[in-house]
Order: sequence, then structure tokens, then C-alpha cells
Amino acid sequence: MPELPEVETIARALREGGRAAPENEPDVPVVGRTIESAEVLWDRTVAEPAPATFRRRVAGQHILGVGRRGKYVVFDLSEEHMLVHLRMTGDLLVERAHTPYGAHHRLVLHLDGDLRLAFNDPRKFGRVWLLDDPAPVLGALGPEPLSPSFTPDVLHAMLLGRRRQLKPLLLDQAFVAGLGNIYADEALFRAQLHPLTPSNTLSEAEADRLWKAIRFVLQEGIRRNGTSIDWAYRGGDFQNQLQVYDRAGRPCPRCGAPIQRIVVGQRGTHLCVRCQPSQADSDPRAAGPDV
DNA sequence: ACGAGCGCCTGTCGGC
DNA sequence: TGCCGACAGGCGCTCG
Repeated sequence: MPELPEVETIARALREGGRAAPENEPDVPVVGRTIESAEVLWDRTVAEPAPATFRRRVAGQHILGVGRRGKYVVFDLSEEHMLVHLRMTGDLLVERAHTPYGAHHRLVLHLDGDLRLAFNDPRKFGRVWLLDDPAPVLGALGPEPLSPSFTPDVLHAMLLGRRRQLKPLLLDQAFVAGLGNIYADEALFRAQLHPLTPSNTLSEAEADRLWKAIRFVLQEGIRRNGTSIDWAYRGGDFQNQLQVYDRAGRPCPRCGAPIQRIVVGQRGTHLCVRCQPSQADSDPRAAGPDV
């Protein structure tokens, strides 16, 4: 489910309230509340420490703030930090006490004021850490793409320093933090770059287009509260702005050619082969043996 | 350094 | 209708 815009939307709602939610869910922030106790319903959800230790240590801590780094939700607690990675299907829900648990609740934090913070995750890929120092987990992440220090020149230098296909490189969280399959495809389309283009071949102008495209899709995704597809994530609106993702066979909004679906690095990848020509297409000398 | 393959899980959808 | 495979917003691991 969640990429940077969805995680940002969730973190803001937990911090400030205001996330669109079903009527029976309270629209209140969790910042300022106290964690009275914790229930671990699927042991592997808690990556660190052991579940029993997690329950004991988290109880009694106050929630001082909620932020985001890459695709992690970062809770600043009174004694340490709690990190949540939602992976494919995770979600964080504020609920009233005494309401029934969802079928996929994996971790429930009981808060003061008759509230709960529930981690719901059908596919059980999501993970939660309770750490004194979050650096061992967050330190491996690349730069925040929306930070002022992430400039077109910085991106160009980063691209030239690697020899990787653009799509897998954009999905590599150690390269840049927060892009996932949807926003990577949308960014490459808007930059008119083929997903298999070797990163070290990009011109300054191409890197500049990619930078603008990444910033645009992420900012627009946040502005529209994320992308809601299927049952997983709710309240977002960016799905109506998608140009290529999950649109195989439909006309390219730019040129009308049918959108193609290929597989790159085991991920479904959507592109317009006319608007995003590969090197082989633009340079006949690279098209293979000319027999 | 890079890419491919697989595992982790559950749910949905399309084809037969 | 039921079954079966393909697929899904992510990422860590091993292996060449």
C-alpha cells in the first residue's frame, strides 16, 4: 500500500487529526496521549525487541510526536522511539475502546481517553520497532526527496555514481527514501524516461526532468492525501491522477499509444513506449546484432 | 556493484 | 459454482 505520500498523510492525521475516516472512527490525534498497555496479536509484527519486552517497555510511555522518514512512521515517545513500516497492506487506525477488533489487527496500543491505536495489516508484512536509538534502522535510508538539500544537481551526481536501471534504483530506499512502485512509474513517465535506462547515462537535462517529476508526483500525492486503490488505503484521491500505473492497454494521456506493462526487477512496470523510448529505440547502434 | 530468484502472507480477480 | 494461478502499493536474503 503505502509510499511516501500515504505514509505522510497517515503521520499527519495521527499528529493533527483530520484524516477522512468511517463514521465510527474518532478523528483525533494521538499526540499527547499515553500508552497504557499493548497487545501483540501477531508476534512477527514486532521486529524489535521481543514481543514480551515490547509490551512491558511501551506501557506508560507518552506519545510526544509523530513524523515520517522515508516510508517509516516515527513515533517520538517519552522514553524512546517507535518505528512502524506499513509495507504492502499495513494501516494505523485510531479507534474507540470497546469496539470490535478488525480481522487483521496485529498490534493494539491501548491509550488513555478510551482510545486505541491499532496496527492493521492483512498480509502481515509490516513491522514495528521500539528503539532507544532509531539510527540503526533509519540510517540506511537515502535522502528525503522533498528536502531542500535534494537538488537537481545532487540527483544528477547520485545517478552518475551508479550503474543501475532507473526503475530499480528509484525503488532502492538507500538511494532515495519514499518512492514505491506507483510513484516510480508515474515519475518516469512524466520525465519521459524508460525504466531500464542506465542511471549513469542521464544527461543534466534528463536528471532535471526526473527531479521535477519525482517532486511533482510526491507533492501532488500528498496534496491529494495519497493513492487509494482497491480495499487497502482509503481517503486518498491521487488514483484519479495516475497516467500509467495499472493502466496497461489504455491510451497514453500524452500521445494516445497503448500503455504497456513490463516486468522490471520482479515488479510490474507501466510505461508508454512512445513517450519513454529505450536507448535501443533511440540509438540503432545499441539495438543488438545487425545481421 | 548489480540483477535475478525466492520467501514472507492474505485477499481478490479472471479464466476455465 | 468452484478451483487455480496470477497478481498486489515492500523488502530482506542468497546466489551468481
